[in-house]
Parts: sequence; structure tokens; C-alpha cells
Amino acid sequence: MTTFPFKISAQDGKARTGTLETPRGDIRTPAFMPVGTAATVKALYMDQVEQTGADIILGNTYHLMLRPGAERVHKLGGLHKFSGWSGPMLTDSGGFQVWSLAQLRKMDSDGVTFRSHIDGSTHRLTPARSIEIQADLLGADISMQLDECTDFPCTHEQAEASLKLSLDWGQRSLDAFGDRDAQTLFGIVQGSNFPDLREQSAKGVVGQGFGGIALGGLAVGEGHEQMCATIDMTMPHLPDHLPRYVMGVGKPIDLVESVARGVDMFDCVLPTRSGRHGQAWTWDGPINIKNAKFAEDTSPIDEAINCPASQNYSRAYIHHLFKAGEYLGPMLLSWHNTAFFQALMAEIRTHIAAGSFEDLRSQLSARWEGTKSKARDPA
RNA sequence: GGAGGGAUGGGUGAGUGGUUAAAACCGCCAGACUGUAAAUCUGGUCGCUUAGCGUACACAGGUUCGAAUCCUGUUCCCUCCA
Repeated sequence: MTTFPFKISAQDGKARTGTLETPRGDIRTPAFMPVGTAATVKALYMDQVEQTGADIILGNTYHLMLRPGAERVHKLGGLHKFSGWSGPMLTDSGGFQVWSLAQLRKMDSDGVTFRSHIDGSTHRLTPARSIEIQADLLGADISMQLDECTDFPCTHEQAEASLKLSLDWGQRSLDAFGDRDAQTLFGIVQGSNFPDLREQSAKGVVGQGFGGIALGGLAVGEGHEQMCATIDMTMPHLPDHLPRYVMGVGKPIDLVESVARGVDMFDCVLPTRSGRHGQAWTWDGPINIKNAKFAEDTSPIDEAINCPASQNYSRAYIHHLFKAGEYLGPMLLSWHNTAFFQALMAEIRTHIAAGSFEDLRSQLSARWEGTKSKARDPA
């Protein structure tokens, strides 16, 4: 397995900062990767995404195979050329859709059959097909193994069966991936919130020899505390020399606390989705720009963020855009949020390098205490 | 001048005797959003001392055990004909 050079330049407690070097460019870690599911980071130009400081973005196997079709993207020159993003790209395998589209798919030991949410047509995803789509057709720099994102909560028995399936699919993904010079493949640890199962899964995935290790099955309703506990129970079983990626996370507080536990990479739809919905993340916490109190607020969203959307537009104006249903509102907040998440990661890197990460962490954790996600009510 | 139609909660607009404090949508006020079926979804939106009470369907009367709904008058609006 080709592993991209991962150079850790500084460590502060369990937090570490460094660079993951890919043929398409370096990824500064800890890194936040904006999500571009359908070959677009929603509501943003690729130029804007790049200017926010993002080194790498995501694409999605399931969505792209349905539309415009993986073969078509390949015919058009691959996902980078097609979308206009020339930096590194990571693609998700479709494993998250196994969970999020549970009602539209059927699983067997060999793979998953999806009924398209667009037109009802049937699509088959196996570990090998997912690799073919990601690495061969889309041309992802980092591919993810096909996995089953385990539902939460679930029984020990269910979690064990699920992680074993993912382990098996991981091996088959590796076999299909083979040897490649300029691309790599990450494995995914599952096991819900059971220490023995996370250990079992982690040891299995690490033993298989991937180019990076992801933690899956998080941010699916377990809440902030459970998520941190799960990361804690998994980290001891991961090697230091590989990048660690927590999939689908998270809120700023989640990022800070995960970095403190040794995580190097993240992705999350939150900055763009909540931006489209009127939520702006700031150093003082999230605000809902649609709230009446911003109707005549002439201050910018967050002057401290080096982004035109953050600095050059009044809250009153963006409030108006949202109330009026104007496209520019969601565009500006998606832009701001994406820039804010990058600014947060940059700040984190700087503090790790300076050995002052714990100061930053305690400061932000106190400030963002109230934003921690609660565990989903089982009722 | 004549004939007809209509006035319902912030707006549009259902409702033609009791199950109507009054559908639905919009607006307004909040909340949620974590590997994107999400420019989405959820809750609230007459007042009060809130298992109840008081007001309320242009206005004023009337019929009825009971009226937004039926009758009479008034005011205003719309269409058509002269």
C-alpha cells in the first residue's frame, strides 16, 4: 500500500500538527475537509473554497455514481478536472449512505444494493466497485474503503457483526485497490461505543495495512461526550505514523476536543449546511442570522476571519437576504463558515506548534460548552 | 340609475346552523442541523389567573337551545348593463 508521506512537525499532549504530502499538494494537519458531495461544495465557487485555506475537499461515490455517473465523470477527465478542484480530493465510499439511506438499500455480505433516491433505479456497490469508482473513474487521491456506518445505539452483537463486515469489506477494498503510486486508501474503524469492539476493529484495520485510519460510526446521535469517549478508547490502538481521520465531524467544539485526542483529519457538512440554513459560526459561538435582533446590526459576521463574507457584509444585510429568500444569503454564510472552520484549524495548528494548544483548548471549550451535542433521545 | 357578487385572525383564503378559537399556505417568532435524499426540517403565533375562562368572522339588530354560517338594516368593495 502506498502511504503518502506524513510528517509530524510538532506534538502537544496528544495533539499533533504536520503535513500529509500528496502528489496534488500538501495537506496541513489537523485538517478540515469541506464536503463536496456532488462535485461541488454547495453554494461556493472552487476558488472561494481554496481561498478559505482548505487543502483538500471531499466527493461522494454514491451521489456521483447516480448523477452524473462515475463513467461519465471519467470520460470528462476525472473529478478534479470536471469540478475544477486541482488540489487533493478524498472520496467517501458510499458507506455513509448505507446508514443515511438505510430505507433505500439492501445489504448482503457481498455489498449493498441501493434504490436511487432520484429515480428509483437500482445500483450495486461492492467493495471492488466502490474502489473502481473512487480510484479509477473519479480519480480520488484518497479513497475510503466501503464500510457499514453502524447505527447508534445498537447492541454489542449488532456492532460486532457490523465491524466484522466492514473489516471483510476493508480487505476486499485493499485487494481491489492493489498497488498504486499516486493514490492511497484509508480503512475505517467501527465498533459503536464498545471498548472491546473498537479495539478489535482498530487492530484489524491497522493490521490490514491501509494508508490512513478513519474512525467511522461517529456523530450519528451518540452526542459529544460519547464521541470523545469512543475516540479515547480507539486511539491507543492506532499507530502514530498514519493519519487519523474522524469521519463526519463536526462542530467546532468537536474538532478541538478530537484534536486534543490525536485526530488529524475531519470532514463535515456543517459549515455549508448550517450556512444555507442561516447559522453562522463565530469565535463567540453560533448565531442564527435570521433572528430579529440582527435586523439592524451593522457589524460584520466576524471581523476576525479573513474572508470577504465575514468582513464586508453587515449582519443586517445578510439577515435581510435570508428573510427575502435571496440566494446570496446562503452563499455568504457558507463562505463565512467554511472560512471560519479553516481559521479554527489554522489556529489549532499554530498553537500545537507553539506548545500552547492546551491554553487554546481550555479557552474554546469553556466558551463553546453550550454547543456540545447531546445524545439523541432514544424515544 | 339597474342587475349581480363580496366583506373571515398580520396577508391570501377554506368554511353555508352545533364536532370552529376557526383548514391550508404565506408572513412573523424561535429551535434543530455533524463521512449532504436538507436553499431543509420542527415548534409557536387572540388574550388571560390556561384540564378553564373571556373576547372574535365589516357594523347594528333579529331568528334559534345554539350563528362566521339564516333574516333585516347600515357601511364599504368588485363586476356587468345603461
